Amino acid sequence: MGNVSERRKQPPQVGVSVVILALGPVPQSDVGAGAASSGMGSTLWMPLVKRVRQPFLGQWALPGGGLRADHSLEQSAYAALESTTSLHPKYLEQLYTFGDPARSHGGLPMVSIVYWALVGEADGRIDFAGGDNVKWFPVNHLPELAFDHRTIVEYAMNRLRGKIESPDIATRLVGERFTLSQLHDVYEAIAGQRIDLANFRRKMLASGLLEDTGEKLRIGRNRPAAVYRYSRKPGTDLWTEAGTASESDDTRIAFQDDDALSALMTA
Amino acid sequence: MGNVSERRKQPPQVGVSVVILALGPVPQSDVGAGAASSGMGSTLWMPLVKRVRQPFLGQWALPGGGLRADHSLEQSAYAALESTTSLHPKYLEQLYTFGDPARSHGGLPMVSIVYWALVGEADGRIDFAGGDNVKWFPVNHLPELAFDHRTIVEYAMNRLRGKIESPDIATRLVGERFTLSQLHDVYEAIAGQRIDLANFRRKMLASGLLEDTGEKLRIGRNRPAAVYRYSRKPGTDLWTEAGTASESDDTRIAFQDDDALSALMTA
DNA sequence: TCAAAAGTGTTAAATCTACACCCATGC
DNA sequence: GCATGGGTGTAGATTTAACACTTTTGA
Repeated sequence: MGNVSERRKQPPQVGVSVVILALGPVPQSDVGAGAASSGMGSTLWMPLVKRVRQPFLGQWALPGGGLRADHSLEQSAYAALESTTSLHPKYLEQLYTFGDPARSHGGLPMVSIVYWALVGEADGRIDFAGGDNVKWFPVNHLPELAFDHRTIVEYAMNRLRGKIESPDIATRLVGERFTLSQLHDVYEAIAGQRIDLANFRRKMLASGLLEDTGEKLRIGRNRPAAVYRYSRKPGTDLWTEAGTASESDDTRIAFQDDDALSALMTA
Repeated sequence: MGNVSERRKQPPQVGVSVVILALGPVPQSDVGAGAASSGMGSTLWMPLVKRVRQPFLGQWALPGGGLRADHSLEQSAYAALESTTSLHPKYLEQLYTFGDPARSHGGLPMVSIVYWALVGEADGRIDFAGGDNVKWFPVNHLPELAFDHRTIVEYAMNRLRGKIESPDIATRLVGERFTLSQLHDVYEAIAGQRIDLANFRRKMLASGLLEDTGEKLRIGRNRPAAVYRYSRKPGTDLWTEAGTASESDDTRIAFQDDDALSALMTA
């Protein structure tokens, strides 16, 4: 295996990891009260896997795996995703690549290309209890993580908060049909701040991205709320469905930061 | 070297490339008219290197190199930068990681971690003519590029356009001292649109990020303009100087997308 | 005095924000 | 009726966009 000074000039290992986020109930509290299944006071959850080898044996880590030369990055991310949940991601995007030699902490030098994924709430189909080696945690009650995965998660959360202004990102989390209050809950959950409901509602509706399905949904015993759907304008649709990870992941990069400078523009 | 099916399971090669951008004069035209050196109608330029081996021998490509296990990503990016220009970058940030097996086009499978860098105009110290193996090109007149580097450059430009709303990014391009018109030029150059000067001026000043050095600068033979400096508020300074690539590149990631959702917030 | 760029004013429209208010429903 | 969340109205403040205007300079 060569000695140390040889190894230094070698390329490092390459892996792909995924930060997976899903909407779930608030941790240890009011689930009791009658309500059907979804709604009120959501929190973000993410699955972690228990390490089965050194270093950090037994600790929790992000799902991931080595990169094979004949797989695209996105394919690898997708594979990692499937190792923890059978749900199809509503969103999958490259987050950042971490490659500092120091981060391996006793393991081999490793470059990790990290993706983040959103999977919808999917009507409680997520098993938040989880098995032995995979377990879901609320993002604000994570256990100690292996390597620098804590940093990575924090980065992902920040990015999520930053991205929320794009209206569809939240709708991907909340599910196919939703009331404005539910959507509002998600926004507050992600932002960690209060958002004026009246203004939120208006802004959302004004964006023209929501479509009123005729339906009504009664959450508790109160007035039924209108149920909306995210109306995917044909063509505006960069992403459609993350599941179809068939095309090259290089050619349809989301130019997410676009039109940010519209602020400075003048006709 | 093993056969093909063995190779597939191997990890791919890992490299780091850099898209380097600098402000320069407009290509082939009105440089003649008297004016001192800088000003009016700038364009973005970038250096490319000529490939000295197959595939794509003789074609132009982004500066870059292999990643050594004992180097951080940023160190590698920095090294690539130095191979084409002696200027210190004013900005250096990870752009994206490209890893589709198809992109190698006959070479070995390769994962490229791409950074982008801004180097200031530096008062014409850039040799836009360049040597044999390194040459600067205006971004809108690039030659044919090797691999998928065209895609990468386009991605970088889009990102740049997206980022410009953050006021300091443009000031990094324009140099240490500048007039508002110069800054305005840069914004228009990046945006590719007209921007109302009066409003631009007000918004910039209102941002509180500019500091009036007492100086005046006369560009042509007209009224002298006030010279400003970007006033780096102490602490707000995530970046300070890209040159000091000493710390881990993993710990001080710029959370660039922050406060984007301020739009939805309400106290 | 003229041209050209620097820099200021102004006004109508659009948007935000905060908060008050009405509506529909089951108990 | 009444409590509770759904949903609407609105007045004031703030921000934008457009463009007219004044100032300073060298020629």
